[in-house]
This record gives sequence, structure tokens and C-alpha cells, in this order.
Amino acid sequence: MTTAPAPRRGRPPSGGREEILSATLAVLRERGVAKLTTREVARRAGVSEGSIYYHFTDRFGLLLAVFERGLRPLADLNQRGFAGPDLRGTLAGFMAAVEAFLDPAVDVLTAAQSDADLREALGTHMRDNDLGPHRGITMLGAYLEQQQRLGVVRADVDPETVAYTLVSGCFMRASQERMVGHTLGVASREQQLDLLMTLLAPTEDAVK
Amino acid sequence: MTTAPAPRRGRPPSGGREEILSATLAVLRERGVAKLTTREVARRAGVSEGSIYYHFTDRFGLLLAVFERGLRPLADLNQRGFAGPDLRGTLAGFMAAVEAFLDPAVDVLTAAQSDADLREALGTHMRDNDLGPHRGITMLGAYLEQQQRLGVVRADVDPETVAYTLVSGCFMRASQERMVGHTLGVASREQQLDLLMTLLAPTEDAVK
DNA sequence: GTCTATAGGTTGATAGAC
DNA sequence: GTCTATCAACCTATAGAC
Repeated sequence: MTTAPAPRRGRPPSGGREEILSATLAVLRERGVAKLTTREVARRAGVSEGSIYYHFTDRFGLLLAVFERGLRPLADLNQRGFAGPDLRGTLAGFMAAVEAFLDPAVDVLTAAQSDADLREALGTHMRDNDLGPHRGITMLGAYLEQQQRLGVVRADVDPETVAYTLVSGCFMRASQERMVGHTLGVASREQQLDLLMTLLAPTEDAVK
Repeated sequence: MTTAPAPRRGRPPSGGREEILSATLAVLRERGVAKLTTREVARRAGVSEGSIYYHFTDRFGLLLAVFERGLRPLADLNQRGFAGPDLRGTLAGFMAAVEAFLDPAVDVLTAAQSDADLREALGTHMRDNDLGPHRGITMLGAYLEQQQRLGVVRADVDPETVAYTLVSGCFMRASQERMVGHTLGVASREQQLDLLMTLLAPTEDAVK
């Protein structure tokens, strides 16, 4: 075989469906759901409105497709291993991955709140596919518990609560700028990491 | 004087403006911004659409009024003192206040994301009025720093980062159920509090 | 699969009586 | 201050040609 890349099914780029999906996400992020009209999406995607209705049943279906697509990285993120050699590096990597997922995902989750039906549909999708922060939190919790047994992490903290704390810090970091208009009060990833390391370090009393 | 309550200016209840504002918030929370039409608001408030346009310049102005109203409790919350006798009680009280504010506020912040103009207007309002989590975080940070000097809190943690951690946990608790459709992975207020107390407790090494 | 054209239905906003 | 009646604009969705 030659230098041919991985073989695919549909047509690689220029596929109208993909154009429509990414145009929809772009409009969603830049102008908001309220301004997300089929007209505007068609214009951006360089297709006609009719095309949209060929690929998707209706506006609702289009939005759902964009939502599911935006949440898909979470499934992958939940499955890949992440445990590294050193504690700090592992936590840092986890945080980076969470924030990378959250950046676009927050927009999607937020947009779904604009309509009760959308919210309900997305909630169902997340429940059915076991999506949410819990998988990652459980995984990280298990890792921390293991580190506890190794004596690397102090034994008198609840691992899952630590994991929740880490994720919630990432979530707020990913949300605040967009939602509040500034980042005042937000701790940096490094600051949060420093704090977590201080918290997790075994102490003389606790190690006993 | 008789049993007359406090004197007021406008008509006490039944004031059309108030009715409209609370009807708007109700529709916002139940059906979402997308379904928030002047028709629906008028119906719920028991007034005509014309009345809405008498009290507010347009739909945009109505929404802004509701947003500012929903964020108002934050200003109060930022000003009241909160330092109590014991550390745990103080933190618990702070968390409760933050979550009480956040419960309705998250809906408002989320709704503002539906339109770029709304988001921009609300962001400006928050910047102009110095609103956001930073005031509370700074206050709590100062309190923790004081407790450090008193030896009640271990000295080798950054107080503001601890405060951020506490608030971010509240923020995620207030957001997740609405946005994800379930609360899996979310640590309870008690669990978070336990973890914080463990973190803050002075250690033999650190106290030195 | 993609287009054009258009029907059908909402919605925000105004005018003017009371 | 509140109402009724109405308009103009816009948007979703469909039909049918290519």
C-alpha cells in the first residue's frame, strides 16, 4: 500500500452532514441557541436549508445530534487509562483531560437548558449512556485509593470526595469566564494542584 | 395606630410589574428561555402583552431585569459577616448560603448564555457591579488566613485556593442535577466539609 | 443529495381606546 | 396602567425540480 491514510466510508471532508454539524456548533458558541436558526446554519455551512432537513428530521434533531457529538469525547475519556508514575503528574494529566473535554461541552450542556424538551432529551441520553462526571470520579477515586494502600496518599481522606473536589474545580474554571464575564476568584490549575498535593501528602499522625 | 403593616408606595401585591417579573422567572425555570414568549409570560402573570411593554422596553429589557433581580442576593451575601465561633460551623454556614444563592442563580446565568447579546449585557452588569464569586472567595480566604494565624488552620495551604475549592464544590452541586440529569459522582455537602476539615487541621510537621 | 420556492404558523412590538 | 386588536418580520418545515 502507498501513503494512503486510513480508509473511510463516507466522503472525507466536504460531507454536507459534517459541515452542518460543525456550523451548528459554531453558531451555538458564538451567537447562542436563540440565534441558531436553520437559515444561519445553512448560510455558514454553505448549504441550503433544505439540506439540513434532508440530514436531520428537524431543528430539534439537529441540536440533539450536536449535543451527542459534543459529549462523545467523554465516553473515550472515561475508558482510557490515565494512571502515571507520579501522583502529581497523574492528577495534572487528569485535570487537563477534564478541562479539554469541558471547554466545548459546557456550551452544549448550557444550550440544552434553553428548552425543557431539549434538557429532558439530553438528560435521558446521558442516563442511558451512563454519561456524566461519575465515571471519571470513580476511576480517579479508585486510583487514589490504590495510592493510599501504597502509602503515597494519606489514609484518612475519602478518595471519591477528593476526586469530586478536583473535578468541580475544573468545572468552575471551565464555566466561569463564559458565564460571569471574568475569572476573578478562580484558582489556577497549578494552585488547585498544589493544594491537592498538600492535602494528599501523608502526615505523621495519619500514617501511624 | 392599628395593626397596619409597614407602609408602602405602590400597590402592595398585585402590582403588575412584580407579577410579570416572577412569571418570567417561573417560565424561565420551567420551560426554558426558548419558550419564554411575551405571550406566555402575559398569560402566567394574568396581564396582557401590552402591559409587559409598558413596564419594560422590550423582551431584552425584561430578561435583563429578571437577571439582575436573580443576582441581587449575591450583593447582600457579599456584605453580611459570617465568621462564627467554630471553624466547621462557619464553613457549613458559608456553603449553605452559597448554595441557597446558586440554586436560582444558575438558571439565570445559564439562560443568559442563550444569546450573545444577553450574555454580553449580563457580563457587563457583573463587571460594573463587581459581582461574581471573587468577593465571597476573598472574604472566606481572609477568614481562613486569620484562623491560620490563630493556629486553628494549618499554615501551609493557600487560603484563597481553599475558598475557591469550597465554592466550586457548591457550584457543581448546584449545577449538575439540572444540567446532567442526575447527581451521580456528586459529593454531599457533608462529605466535602469533612474533607475540608481534614485538609485544614494543623499537622505536627506543618505547625512546627 | 442538494437546490429553490413557498406555505403556515409564531412572535415581538405598536396603536389607540378605556 | 391596562386592555384589545393588529401588523410586519421571521422562522420552521415541506414540495418538487435537478
